[in-house]
Amino acid sequence: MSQEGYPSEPGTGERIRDTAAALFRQEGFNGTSMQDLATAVGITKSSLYHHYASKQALLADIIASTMNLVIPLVRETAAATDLPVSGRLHRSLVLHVEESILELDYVACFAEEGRFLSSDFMATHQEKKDQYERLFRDMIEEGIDKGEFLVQDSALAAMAILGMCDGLIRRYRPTGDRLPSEIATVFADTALRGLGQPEVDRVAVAEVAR
Amino acid sequence: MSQEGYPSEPGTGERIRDTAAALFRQEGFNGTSMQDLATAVGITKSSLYHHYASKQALLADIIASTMNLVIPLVRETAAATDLPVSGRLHRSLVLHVEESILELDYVACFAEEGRFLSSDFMATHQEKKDQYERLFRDMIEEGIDKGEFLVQDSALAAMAILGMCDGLIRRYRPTGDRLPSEIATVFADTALRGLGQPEVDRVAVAEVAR
DNA sequence: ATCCACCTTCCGACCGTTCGGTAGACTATG
DNA sequence: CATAGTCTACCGAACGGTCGGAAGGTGGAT
Repeated sequence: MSQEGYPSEPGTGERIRDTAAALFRQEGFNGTSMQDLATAVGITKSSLYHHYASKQALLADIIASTMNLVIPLVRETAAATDLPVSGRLHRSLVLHVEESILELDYVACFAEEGRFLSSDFMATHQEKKDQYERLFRDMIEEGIDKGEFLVQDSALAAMAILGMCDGLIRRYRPTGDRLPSEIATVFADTALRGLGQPEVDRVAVAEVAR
Repeated sequence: MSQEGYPSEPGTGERIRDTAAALFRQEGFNGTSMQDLATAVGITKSSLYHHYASKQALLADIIASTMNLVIPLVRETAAATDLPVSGRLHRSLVLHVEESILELDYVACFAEEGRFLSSDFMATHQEKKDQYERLFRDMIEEGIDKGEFLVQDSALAAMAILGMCDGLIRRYRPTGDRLPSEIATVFADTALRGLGQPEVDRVAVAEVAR
């Protein structure tokens, strides 16, 4: 019997999910067949249905698990309302980008393939997605209200910044010469400057970063 | 015989291309069947093959026509090397975003669905895409070298800015309350500030804007 | 007579999904 | 200790349907 040890090999269900996330990112949800997936995992197509009720359910699980991982992370950061909003936003962006690079396949599925969910799964997905993006938009709005940013249209600004992060996910190819945390910091700096904070407030940022 | 008149109704080939671009953007290339397309156009599936040799050729044509429209536009702007690079980059971004909003379906296909081209079409596509993106990256690099920007990594900066534009294309939904040119200006301003130009140089920008 | 734009018909391949069945491991009962 | 029941994980085969695409015909305009 397996010892439930920490570095034990992952179960088949997890391997299916990981492989599916990778394939969905590379080939797209509609460009990946269940046969493709089964072959990549090393089992038969029909065996997939022992672990997941449908292709849709598989995608939904990938996306939901990504959200459940990343929403609490940002929510906690965004909720520290005693700190300056620019610092909280910066920290949230760093977390988001770091997690995006670390779990590239999963975050890419959330960002790019979520729109292919059928209507029964779409409701939950849209809700969580709105919830997550509102965390960022609310911070931007607060920053505008408090006069910390130059931009005026929070919807447009959120579109720009979240789009920037989406773009990274799509274009990023792992190379050894840059740490995820470095990239995340550069991106967050760029975003904050873009909002109109003339120079990134290092004190405020450091304060939030624990 | 048709007079080649300006407001004459478009030929079937064009209608197919326009409809396909819209469907490919909304449902994805692999999520759109030739039957879907034929129904939307109002002809039979087989009739499509009278105008296009294959589904791949159709997508390739959509993408190529987008590039042939937008590359000269930006190339001309980027080539005015007597003007400050920040102004040229700003102007190029405005053009890119404006065109993206005006030809949303086509630009979206270029940005999102190009990766589904088969290898025979991919070579040409990748070349043009690289060529286009290099226009922006070279300007960013030049700005860094001349000390106009704070950022240091041109590859990362290009990823951020082009990703921002991609994000707009994906997230933008037409609403009456903002003109494309307004949105484009806000985006270009945000991008330039993000690069570290402390305040957008209105003189330089106006100079380039004809 | 030719050609174009469109049609009907059809094809083999592949799609997501279901079903019936099997091998092995665990558990409870005697 | 044997045995019967149950569970998990997997498989081969097949389902109805749809896919991209080919072949060949029809009717109108030139």
